[in-house]
Amino acid sequence: MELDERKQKILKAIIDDYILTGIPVGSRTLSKKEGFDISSATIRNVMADLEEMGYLEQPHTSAGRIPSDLAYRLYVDKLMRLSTLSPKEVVAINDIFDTKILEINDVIEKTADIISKATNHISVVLAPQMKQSTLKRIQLVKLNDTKVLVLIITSTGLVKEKLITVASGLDASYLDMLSNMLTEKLAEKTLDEAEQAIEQDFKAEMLTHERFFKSLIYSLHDTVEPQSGKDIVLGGAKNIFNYPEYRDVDKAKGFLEVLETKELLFQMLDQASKLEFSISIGHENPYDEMKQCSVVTATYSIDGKNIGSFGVIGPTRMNYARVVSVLDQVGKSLNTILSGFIDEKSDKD
Amino acid sequence: MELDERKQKILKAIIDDYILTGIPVGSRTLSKKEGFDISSATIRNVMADLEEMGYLEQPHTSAGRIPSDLAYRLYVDKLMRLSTLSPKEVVAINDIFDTKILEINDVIEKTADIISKATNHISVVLAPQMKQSTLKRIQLVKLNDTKVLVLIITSTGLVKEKLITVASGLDASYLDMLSNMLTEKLAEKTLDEAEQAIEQDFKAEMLTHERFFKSLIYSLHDTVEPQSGKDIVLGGAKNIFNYPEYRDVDKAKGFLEVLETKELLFQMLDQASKLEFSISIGHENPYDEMKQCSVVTATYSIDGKNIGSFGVIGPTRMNYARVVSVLDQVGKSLNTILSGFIDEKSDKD
DNA sequence: GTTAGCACTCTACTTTGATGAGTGCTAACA
DNA sequence: TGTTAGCACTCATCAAAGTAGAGTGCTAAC
Repeated sequence: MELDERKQKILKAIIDDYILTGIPVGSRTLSKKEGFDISSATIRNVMADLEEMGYLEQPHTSAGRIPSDLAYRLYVDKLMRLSTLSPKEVVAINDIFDTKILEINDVIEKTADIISKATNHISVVLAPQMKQSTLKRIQLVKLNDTKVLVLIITSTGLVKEKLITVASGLDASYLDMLSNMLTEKLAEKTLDEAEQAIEQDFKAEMLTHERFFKSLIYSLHDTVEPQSGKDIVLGGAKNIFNYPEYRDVDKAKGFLEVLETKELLFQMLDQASKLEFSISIGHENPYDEMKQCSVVTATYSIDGKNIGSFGVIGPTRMNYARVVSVLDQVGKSLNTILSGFIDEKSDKD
Repeated sequence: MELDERKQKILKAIIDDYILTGIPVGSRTLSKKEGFDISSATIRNVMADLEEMGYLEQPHTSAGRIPSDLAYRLYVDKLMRLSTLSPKEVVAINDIFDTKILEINDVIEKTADIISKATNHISVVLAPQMKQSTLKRIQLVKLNDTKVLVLIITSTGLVKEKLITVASGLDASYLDMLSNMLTEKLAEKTLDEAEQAIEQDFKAEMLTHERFFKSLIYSLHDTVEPQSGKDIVLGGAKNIFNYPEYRDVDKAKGFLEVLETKELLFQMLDQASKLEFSISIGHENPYDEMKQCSVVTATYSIDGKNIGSFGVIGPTRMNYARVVSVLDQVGKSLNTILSGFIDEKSDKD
C-alpha cells in the first residue's frame, strides 16, 4: 500500500492533534477541522489503511486512533515543520544565561533549568567531558602527612580534584616544585598524552616515589573516565507528573528510580555526544526503561569540539518541533557563552 | 485533665500502630492487642479524653484516631524507645562508605544515598561549609587574555573555583608569583580574615591592579556566602511516592518543586547545622511548604567543628526512632571518614 | 471506673444503567 | 472507483444506588 499525499496529510493532522490534546483522535473530530473537505467516513477508511500500515494504533475498539512510534519517526523525519522561537523567548533564554557566571557548573545547572522550563519536560545535561581537553596546570596540595590533593586544570577551564594517599616523606616544597615541573612538561597535552609523558619524563622521580606517581597517573586516568553519575545534571523532574503515562504511581516511581541512578542517562548522553542532534522515539531507545519515552539530544562544543551534550526526556507524545527548536537555541547560546569565557583566545596561540 | 500513665500507654500504642500501618487506629484494634486487658469501650473513653487534650484527631466521625503533631512531639520527647541498628546494618553503612574515595563530593553523595535507602525517606545533605575553614592555598590560573581562574583550597580539603574577568596585562608568571605570595600570607587564616589581610598586605599591588584585586576579594566573599542551591544534595526523591499524603498528584508536584528549588532546604539545613540534632514536626516547621512534613537533622564535623548537616524529610507519620538511629550511625561513620582523610594530623600542628 | 449493647455515621466498594464518542460494514451515489 | 450516508455495535466514563464494615457516642448495668 502506498503512503500517498492525502494519507500523509491526515496522518500529520492526527499527530498534531494528539500531541496537542493527548486524547485519541476520532474520524469526526478530524473531518470537522479547517481544511478538511472529506467526510468522517472517508477518513475512517484512510485511518484503517494507516493502521494496517503500522502508523496508527487503537487503544480499544471504540476509541480514536493514536500515532505509533513509526508514525512519530515519519513525522520527525518528513512531516513536521520546525517552528522558530519567538524573539521574546530567545531573549528570555539568553537573559537567564546572562547573569554573573563564576563557575562552569553554574552554566550546566542553568542549562538544565532553562530547558526544562521552556519545554515542560525533564531535561538532562552532560557536563563537559575531559577526554579531548588539554592540560593547563597540575597543582599538588599537601593536606596532611599522607594525603595529597591533586588539582587538574584544563585549558577549557575545567577543574577536577582527586585525593591521593601517599607514603609520608613528601614535603610541601617538593610538591610545589613537582607541580611546576608537571605543569611545564604537561601543558598543552591531552590527559592521555600526559599519562605517557609522565612515564617518560619523570623516570628519575618515579624511582624514588613510585607509589606516589602510580596514584598520580591513576588520578589522571580516573579523570578521563568519568564516574558516570557525577557529570549528569537533571532538571524539572517534577514534570514527570505532566505525563498521563505516569499517572500510575508505581510506573512513575520506577522511572524516577532510573533517572536517579543516572547510569543510563550518562550512557545515553555520552553516546549522543557523538552526534550533532539525535531523536530516539519509544522502542528505538536501546534501554528497556526508556522504551515508553522519547529522548531528544543535542551537543555543545568549544573550539568546534563536542565536549558535552544535553537533551530532553519525555513521553513519545511530545512536541518534537518545539523541543528541537528550544534545544537548538539553547545550544547556540551555550556555545557562545562557553567560547566567550574560555580558551577561545587562549595565550597558547 | 491529667495525662496519666494509662493514657500515655494507650497514646504510645496508637502512635506505634499508626506509624506502622498508616491507617487510623480504632478502639477495637487496640483492645485486641497483646498486653491490653481493657475493653474497646474503655479505650474509646480514653481516646475521647486524648482528643480533647489535643493529642488525637479524627479524619471523620466513623474513622479511628490519628496522632496530632502534639502527640508526635510527646512521642519523640518522652515515649519512643530508640532502637539500635543491628550490627549487620552498621556494617552495611560502613561498607558503602568504605569504597575508594577520590573526592569529598563523593562522600556527600554517598551519604545522601545511604540515608535514603536506610530510611525509605527523602534525604538531604548540606555539603561542608567554608565559613569556619582556614585557607591552605590560593592558586590563580590564567585561562585566556581576560579570564583568570581562582582556586581556593582550604585546610579541610575543600576546593572552590571562581572565574574572574580581568583587564589584560596580567601575565602568567606574575599570577604564579602572586599565587605563592597569597598562599604564604593567607595560609591558616579564615576566609573572612583573608579578605582583610589582602587589603592590608597587598596595598602596593592593589594600586596597580585594582580591578583584579576587587574581583579576587569578591570571589573570596562569594565563597563564604554559598549559593544556596549548589551545596545541597538530595537523595531518594522517588520515595515521595511512598507517602499516601502525596498520592494527590498536584500536591506531590508542588512538593517536588520545593525540593528542586533547594532554597528552603538550604535555609533549613543551615539553621540545623547549629544544633547537634533536631526534629521538627509538621506545623513546627518554619516554612509553609513543610508543614505537612517532619524534618530530622543531624550534623557532622571535622576537628569538633560542625561543618555541615544532613537529614531526612518525610511525612509526620515517620518512624522517628529508626530515623534517629540511622542518622546517628551515619553521623558517626561520616565523622570518622572525614577526620581520617583531612587535616586531622595536618602539618600545621 | 469498667463494660456490654445498640443506634448511628461515614467511607469504600460494587452494581447498574445511561450516555456518547467512535468504529466497521453495507449500500447507494457521482 | 472513490466517496458518502446510515446503522448496528462496542466500549469507556460517569453518576446513582445499594451494601458491607469499621468505628463512634451514649446509656444503662455491673
